[in-house]
Amino acid sequence: MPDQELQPAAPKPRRRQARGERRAAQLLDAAATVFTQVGYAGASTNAIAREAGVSPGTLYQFFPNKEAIAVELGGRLLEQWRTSYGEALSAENIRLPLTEMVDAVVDPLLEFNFQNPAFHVLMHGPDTPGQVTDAFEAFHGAVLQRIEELLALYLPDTPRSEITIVANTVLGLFKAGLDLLAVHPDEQEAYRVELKRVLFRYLDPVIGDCVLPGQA
Amino acid sequence: MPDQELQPAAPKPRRRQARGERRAAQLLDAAATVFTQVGYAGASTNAIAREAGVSPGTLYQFFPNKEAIAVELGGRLLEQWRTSYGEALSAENIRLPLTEMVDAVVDPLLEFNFQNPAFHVLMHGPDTPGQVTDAFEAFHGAVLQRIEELLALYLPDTPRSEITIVANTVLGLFKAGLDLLAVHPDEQEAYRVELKRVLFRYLDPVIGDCVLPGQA
DNA sequence: GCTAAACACGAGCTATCACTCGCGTTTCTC
DNA sequence: GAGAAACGCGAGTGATAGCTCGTGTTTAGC
Repeated sequence: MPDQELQPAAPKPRRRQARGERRAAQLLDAAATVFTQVGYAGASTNAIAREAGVSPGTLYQFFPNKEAIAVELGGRLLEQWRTSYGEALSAENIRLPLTEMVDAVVDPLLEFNFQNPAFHVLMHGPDTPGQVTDAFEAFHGAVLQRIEELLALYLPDTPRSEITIVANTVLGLFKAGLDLLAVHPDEQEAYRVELKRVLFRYLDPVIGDCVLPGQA
Repeated sequence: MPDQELQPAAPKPRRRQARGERRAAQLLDAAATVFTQVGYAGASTNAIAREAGVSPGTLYQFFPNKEAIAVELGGRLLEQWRTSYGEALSAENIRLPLTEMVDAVVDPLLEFNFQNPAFHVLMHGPDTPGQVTDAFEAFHGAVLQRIEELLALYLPDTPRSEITIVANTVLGLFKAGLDLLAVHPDEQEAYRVELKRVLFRYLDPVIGDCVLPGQA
């Protein structure tokens, strides 16, 4: 067999029609709904198809298996995150006073998680398939790095290992706030304020009285 | 049928031998191990039996179904909690300064959760059976009430609704710390310190400068 | 309009898992 | 030591869930 096709497996010579594109998106929406209701393992493919109003066979015309659904949904969520809220952690906020910086970072992140509950489910579910977990972990690492860079600007003399710990803690506190908001849906405002209070009080002694590079 | 036995269903006229008692405990241990590894839904009864070194049939000689295993394990964990660490939140700590109080409360709680990882899995798993969830929620409420009472002693003039929010936040922060410790097992000390720092800084402005009832 | 391919269906196949059953072994009670 | 009951086994059963397949319908390109 000399010089065969080197692509490991001709991926998919399939031209999708507009109708198919719609169906696929519709199925991903249905999957997101079912996943948030019963988790990944608890979601049966038949239930997802039913939620989308199609037959099981149709589902498998667009996704080779259940895992692929989670993978594509995870990818879609991550991309949505990056295009919509990836700026929340950008450097533009670092010149703000701590109170406003916490506002500027926390609010968009809460907004995203509130509007995409499947994000949280897939990210923290114990039964999420490995490929999705890997993607989310890469994302987690990227977010962490952004936080570290931000902190490093305020704390140029602090060893990186300590900054890493603070960054992980900050992210953990944010997740705790997310959980509190999810558990107390009728007191969102109160717990949103409380989350910001926690972050402010934790960070204020660390970076509150630092002089930023570009300030007087 | 006049005046039949009123017990809804003769519960269990079964005398267990010492060997059986050992087997049951051994099966619960195995279940705790498997649950922590793959969660409740992911744990097959055959896997639990295998982990315990017995046959599936033997398992069902001691537990009527899979749910009963989780229920008994949950009960055992809650009882273990109450007898071993229920004192950690007792009123004896409230006269300590905040730093030491945080130590006195956090350390035993971390210790328990560290030695009983199944506790966390069953308490937060999305697939835990309802009966177990209910028991844990009752427990959660009891712990919350203890925290509220403790806070109320420091803050007699604060409305109860606000105290509830602070108590929930404190508990959420503790859970976040637990997660961080679980994710970074090689830096336990650092994150333990960080958790205490978070709690101290959050609570210090609230109760730091209060005059306790029995103090000068 | 005609053909091929994409889309859609839903009954059914297969593997897995909670759980059972018949039978053999150990332990208790007398 | 004999009978009963608890213990123990593991192949087997029924249900469920992931996935397939044969067939029919809609769309794209000519």
